[in-house]
Amino acid sequence: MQPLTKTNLADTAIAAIRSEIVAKRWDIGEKLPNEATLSAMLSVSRGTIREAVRVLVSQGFLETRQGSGTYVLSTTDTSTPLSMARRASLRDQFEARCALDVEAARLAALRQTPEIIAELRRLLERRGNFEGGDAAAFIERDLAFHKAVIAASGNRAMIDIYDFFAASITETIEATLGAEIPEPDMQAHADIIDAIATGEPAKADAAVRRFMAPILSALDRKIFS
Amino acid sequence: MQPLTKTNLADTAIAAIRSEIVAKRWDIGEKLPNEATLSAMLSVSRGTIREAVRVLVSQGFLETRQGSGTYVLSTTDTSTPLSMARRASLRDQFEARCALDVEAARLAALRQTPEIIAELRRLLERRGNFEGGDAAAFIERDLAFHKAVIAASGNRAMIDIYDFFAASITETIEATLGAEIPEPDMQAHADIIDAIATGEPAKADAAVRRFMAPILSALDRKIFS
DNA sequence: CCTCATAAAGTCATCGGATGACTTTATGAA
DNA sequence: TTCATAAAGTCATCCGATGACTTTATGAGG
Repeated sequence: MQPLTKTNLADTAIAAIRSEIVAKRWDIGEKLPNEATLSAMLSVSRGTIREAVRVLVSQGFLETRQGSGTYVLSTTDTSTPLSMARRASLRDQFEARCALDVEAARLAALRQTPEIIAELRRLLERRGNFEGGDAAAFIERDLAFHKAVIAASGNRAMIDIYDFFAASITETIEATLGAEIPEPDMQAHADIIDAIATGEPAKADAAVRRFMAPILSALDRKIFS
Repeated sequence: MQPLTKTNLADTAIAAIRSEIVAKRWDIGEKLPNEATLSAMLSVSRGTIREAVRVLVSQGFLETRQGSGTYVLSTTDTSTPLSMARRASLRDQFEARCALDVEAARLAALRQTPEIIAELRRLLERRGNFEGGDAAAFIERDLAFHKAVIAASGNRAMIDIYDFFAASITETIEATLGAEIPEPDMQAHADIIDAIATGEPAKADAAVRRFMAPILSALDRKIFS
């Protein structure tokens, strides 16, 4: 639903086909009518149908097989919930990130190796402290460290979710310049690595919570639009 | 990067244009070359370019204005990481869900009210136990309870992320019929509510972890494709 | 010189047709 | 019945043309 925008045929076709899919007009694995038929059904050209189908393919609803046809892959809309999560308040986003950070640190403690610990220390060294200068570059180095912690969990889903939030949080932080949000020092970061290195999930858990606590309480005091 | 799939020109064009966008060849708000020029640049037809551009529009990278041109809306990739998360292994997905469940229960404990607790008990009662019959309906009732726990956290972002996974996990469970994954009993569910009701995050945390432990270890023993 | 209606140019939107590549099904000989 | 081959069906890609809309250039009138 695109409010207040002029209709264009391709978007209309996308909406029409998608609504038929979620209404389960065709079940998963079933074949859609061919492009010429869809074109006739919606009274639009075949090129427009192709644009619509390709969008639905990119959204995971359909799959096209050359020479065979177009098939339904999923009948549930999965892209919208996440785009909504990106519009959640900054505090909600941080809480969600905190959940990931804690669990990732726990898993990292279970799956850590000397190489991984060494890499984390190297990234923390590279990050350094922020002493003026290029804020964007510092945020990038900071993010690289935290991503590495998540990656140490070995959990693909968590890595992807974190990337999702990182992109939007980076934008927000660059905008607000982070003056109101306390940045944990090197020691707090190092504590996380040390806790993971012990191999005890509970210690890793606690270290991350100590790390996040001041940030979250700062966000609680702040007002967001 | 789509491994092992045959190349098709439109996907190649999508990747090529997107990579130029994220590389900031054009800044936000800037206009791309017109369709004919892009067509010549990539040596593909204008129709193929249009398909690629429309996909990038649907992903929030571009915006087209009839009569004017095609403009960059965002240079950061936000939609692809999550679609990848959906293709993560079932164990990874459950671990990520566990992270959300634990943190949500902690927050719910902090923000609980008698009304919320009562609602949770009501949903658990409605869920009941699975004693044969309509599996899909039971999964729906079970999911409704767990979603309510997440909702009790009051965290919008977590709710959305959970919905994202719930859709894909429901499909998977319906397919595998869940025989190999142990389903916690009513008592384990009730323990979570009781722990949240105490208002102590640590107890809620522990209750959820006790709840998830058997599922995760079952998944660890299982082999997934 | 400035204003502003109008013309011209530029660009996306949509259409129709045509050819190639690939898959599935039908065919027919062994 | 088996299996190579032909035929039909379908998506992939290209080309050309027209319409709709926006932006820019133009030039007359003040």
